[in-house]
Parts: sequence; structure tokens; C-alpha cells
Amino acid sequence: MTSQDVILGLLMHHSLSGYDMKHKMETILSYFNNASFGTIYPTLSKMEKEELITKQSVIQEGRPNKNVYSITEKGREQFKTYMYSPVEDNEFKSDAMTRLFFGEFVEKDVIVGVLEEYLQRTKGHMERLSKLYVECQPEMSHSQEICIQIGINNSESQIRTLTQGIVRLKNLAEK
Amino acid sequence: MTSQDVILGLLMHHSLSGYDMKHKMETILSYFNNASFGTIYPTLSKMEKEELITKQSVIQEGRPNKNVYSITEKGREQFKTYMYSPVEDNEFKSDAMTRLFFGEFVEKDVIVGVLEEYLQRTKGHMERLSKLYVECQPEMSHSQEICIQIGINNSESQIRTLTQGIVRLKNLAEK
DNA sequence: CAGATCATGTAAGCAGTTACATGATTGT
DNA sequence: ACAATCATGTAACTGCTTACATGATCTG
Repeated sequence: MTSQDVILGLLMHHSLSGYDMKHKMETILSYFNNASFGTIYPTLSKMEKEELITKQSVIQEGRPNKNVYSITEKGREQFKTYMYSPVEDNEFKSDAMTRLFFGEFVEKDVIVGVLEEYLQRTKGHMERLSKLYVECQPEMSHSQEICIQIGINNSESQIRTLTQGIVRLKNLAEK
Repeated sequence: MTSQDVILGLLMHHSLSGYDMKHKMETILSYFNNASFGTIYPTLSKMEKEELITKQSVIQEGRPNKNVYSITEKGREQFKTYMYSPVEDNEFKSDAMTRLFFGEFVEKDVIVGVLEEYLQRTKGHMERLSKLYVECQPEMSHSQEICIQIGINNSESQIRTLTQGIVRLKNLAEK
């Protein structure tokens, strides 16, 4: 799964500009995906050359012009190919968990702080997802709804698990 | 957090070869971290040049020789610097979730299959973690124990959440 | 006899980030 | 006056993966 597959999926419904795509990725897709402008724009150019998408320049008043991209028939085929290909493993990388793992080499309070920050971030994350769910539910597909529900449930249990972990850590005898 | 920080952490207790490090990363660290030989060996050479670690060649009988690395005082300082630096955000990338998100464009059964595979992988993952917890508990530090407990709890709730999600998806009226 | 485990290393390539460059408009 | 939003793009860099190269010993 590359950024290209995600861009194709995003274009299956509506035509979008690179800027719009970034916005979508930062909101609804952010919990299992991400891409910067430095990835999006070059990928878009490449995809246009490969005729997976077409560009239309839209002149706007009071705002910069934008390039709106639409998916071609070839692009739709490519997207289907992706959707039927073998599923890749999840990738998870956590600095906070790494520090907890090596926690014995620093003061306990440092690690408690790391986990508390992680907990706060997860809470913020969950709030954003819940808000999004309420706001966007009418225009979401069923599978998108389930996708966000899974995200919310996972965040909730993450919060519980982390809270427990922090309590356990605090209860340890001072090193 | 780079592979270098993880390698330093791994060397805080014992001296290890590159091969040993890979093994550790594949077992206990695998749930929030990973590195291939193609990363480990060049990083080790670089770190030796920077005097963060030292190399001793160990001649073995019936086995290839190995290079065992030990952390230096400078390496320990570097590791402390990492442990007190700002915590980076988690990175999570999920092909399965991406496909669920775009599920409306293929038959429901395809997505059910994707989620069922994801569920099976999570189950396998949890079993490996539980087994590891039982096997390694005596030699684990308290924070390592908490780290694995968090991992097991998260996997458990992932399994519940995914199972629910699959039921929800199956119950949807045929598209 | 095949496949796993032990063991190290290099080279090519890729996907992605960060920082830079530019600039108008709108809201506080 | 300042920050945010809208909008696109490039260049340098980095961290990492995959594949290749080599080869002994152990296990079924």
C-alpha cells in the first residue's frame, strides 16, 4: 500500500485537489495513514503521466488557482487491483513503548511522564475521532462508519490499558 | 527514535552481536519496533566509528565467528540523552484499515475477508506475546513486564473490537 | 538431502520527511 | 499586526527494505 493507492481511493467518489487530499488524510484517514505535501504533489504528477488521473486547472477568485484531479478508467482498474491484492501487515512504531521497555535505566518518574503524555495524546486522538464521527456520519459509507468505530473502540481501550499501566508503574517500589 | 537508540538500549545490560539484536527485535521488541539486517549492520559500523560501542571478535567452533558489541561510556551518555529527549508520536499504518475505509468499492465479502485475516494475525500476535511473557518473566525488568502487559491488553481489545466490526459488517444489507 | 539456524556484510533503490520558496486573503 | 487558511511545488536528505553474496553446522 503506497500513497498512490490511497489517492486513487480518495478520487473514487469526487475529484479533489492535492490540498484537499492532504486535508482528508489529516482528518478521517489520519489514524492509520499519513502523507505530507512533499509526497502528495510529486505522486500526483507521476500518476498524471501514467494516465491514472487527469488534471483540470480551476481559476478561483480571491484564492490561489488549484489543480483538481479526477480518476480515469485506468486509475479505477489500478485501484481494483490494489483492493484485491494480498493485505500487508500493519506497521506500528512507538517511541513511548520503547522508552517504557528501557525504563529501568532512568528514574521511574521519567517513564510515568512518558506514559502520561502518551495517554493525553490518545485521549485527544479519541476526541477528534468521536467528533468526526458525529459530524461526518451522514456522508460516510457503512464501511467507513465501521472503520471509525473500530478506531474509537481501540482508542478507548488504549486509554484504559495505559491508565492501568501507569498505576502499575507508580505502585512499584522505588528503584 | 532511530535504530541507533534501540541498539544502545539493548546493549545497556549485555554485550550482543548484530545477529542477537535482530533476534531480540523480532521477539520482545517486535510489537512496537523493527529493524532488518540491512539496517543493523551498517548502523553498528557507524556507531563503532563514533565510539559509542566497541567490537570484539569471538571465534566460535562449529559456528561462524561473531562480532560482539559493547556499549562505551560515550554510548551510555548518548542513550541517556535519548531517554530524556521529547517523545515522538506513534506511527501507525494499516493496509487492512485502509481497505475497510474504501470498502464500498468492492464486494462486502472481500472486506470481511480482510478483517478476518487481520483478526487472525492479531490473535497470533497476542499468543506470541503471552507465551513470551510466561517464558521471559523471570528475566524481565518491571517496566518490561508492564510494557508486555500493555501489549497483551491492547491485542485482546483489538480482537474484541475487530470481532464486533466483522459482525457489524456482515449484518449490513447486501450492497 | 533439504531446510533451518548461525553469522556478517554490501549495493541498489524507494518511500517518505523536512525545509525552502512564494504569495494572496481572511479573521482576530 | 499576526496567524491561519488556501494553494503548489522542489531539493536535499534519511532511514529503511530487499536482494544479493557467502558459507558452515545442525536437525528431521
